[in-house]
Amino acid sequence: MVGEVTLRERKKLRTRRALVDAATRLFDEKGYVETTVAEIAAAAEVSTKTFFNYFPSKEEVLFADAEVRMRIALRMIAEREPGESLGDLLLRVIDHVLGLIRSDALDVGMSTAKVRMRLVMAEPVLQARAQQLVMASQIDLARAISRSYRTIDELTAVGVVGAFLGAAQATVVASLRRGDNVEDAITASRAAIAAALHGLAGAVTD
Amino acid sequence: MVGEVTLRERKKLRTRRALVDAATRLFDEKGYVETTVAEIAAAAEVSTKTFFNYFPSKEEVLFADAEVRMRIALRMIAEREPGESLGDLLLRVIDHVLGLIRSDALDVGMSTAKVRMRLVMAEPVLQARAQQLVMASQIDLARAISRSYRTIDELTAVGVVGAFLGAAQATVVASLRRGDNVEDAITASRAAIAAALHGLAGAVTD
DNA sequence: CAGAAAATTACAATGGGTGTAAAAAAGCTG
DNA sequence: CAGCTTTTTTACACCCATTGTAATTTTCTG
Repeated sequence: MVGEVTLRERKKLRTRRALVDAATRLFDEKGYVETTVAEIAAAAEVSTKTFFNYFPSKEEVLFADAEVRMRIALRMIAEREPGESLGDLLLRVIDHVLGLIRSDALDVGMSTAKVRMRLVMAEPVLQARAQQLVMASQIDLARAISRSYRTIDELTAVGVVGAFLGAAQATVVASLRRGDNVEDAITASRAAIAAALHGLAGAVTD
Repeated sequence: MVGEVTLRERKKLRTRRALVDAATRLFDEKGYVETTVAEIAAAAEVSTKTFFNYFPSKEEVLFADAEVRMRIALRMIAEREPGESLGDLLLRVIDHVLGLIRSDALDVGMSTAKVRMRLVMAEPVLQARAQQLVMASQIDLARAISRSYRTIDELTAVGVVGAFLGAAQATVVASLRRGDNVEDAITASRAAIAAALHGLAGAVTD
């Protein structure tokens, strides 16, 4: 009765993965808009309705592992070394998450991370959803931070996190959009974060 | 032939405004999701298809004046006092835009800005679209900045803008979400920007 | 006023998403 | 294993956003 991995659960996981894989492959081959949910379901050998039993919308199938990353980030914050400054901590967290993305480590199946990155960049709907996720994560991160650092209230934490992620996100997007590869984009992003860390005040007069 | 304000143009403007007004009113009364495009069109006395001739999607009708604000911001950057630091300039721009939002000054008709703010906060789709607009604006702003300040390249500018707007946006959202009124949210947002300005590095150790 | 150009319309179709109730699969109990 | 319960899947029917097309109306111009 304990630690059971019932047949049901295994089947559900398999179906879920089949849907994610089929979707990613089809999106990659024919494009996001051109692929219909019906096709994804067919490729995964389930009914269309079943797709929506697993994912609330067509987009969501692409963000299946985002929450995993978020959980990791939250844990890093909760378990930080006492004495580590907020700046250092955030830098560490962002680095780690970027590393995960880059290395595909979390990937459900094959190397879908690059495909997803490309798709998210290309499709406005997906980009919007991604940004929404980032925003949601900011609030969670801020809460975790203000729990970890007693001296900082949640709203301030939100501001700090927003600045960091804002810099990181904007830089990544801009960099990718102008044709840089993922590595370069991440490098640029780190530079932007470092800049934010040291303050934007003095930044540039004529 | 010159400077004509043709009947056609006047009519188009009137139709456009009728659509925006009808949409805002209906969204306010019955909620965004519950209102159908058909109803909006009917209220504005045009066909459904005509709605889509004016706005590419249901959401867009709510962001009708976003580009106006953006144009103003871009102009402020282009026409800055030589010698003004980037930090000061951005602070000034953000203040001004927030002021516009707060004062409803740009509003097409009645005082729809608050309604819109509430709707955007409440509806995930709208929030996503708003963030997308912010992201797009960041890239434009960055371009304007790197044209105005020769010493700063576009990617760096994107990072700086991203940090500022990221802090501002996250704070506003978090503040509103916890029930603050618009004034308080804006105040909090300004504080966050100031913090980002002075650098997040030293920020908080145990 | 006639005819060109632009805008609006009706109409039909596609596809995402939801609700419902029936059928199929899996788990449980004796 | 037989029968019963719960979960999952399915078929089906529906709503609505969005798009394309072609006909119709309105505005403009000479």
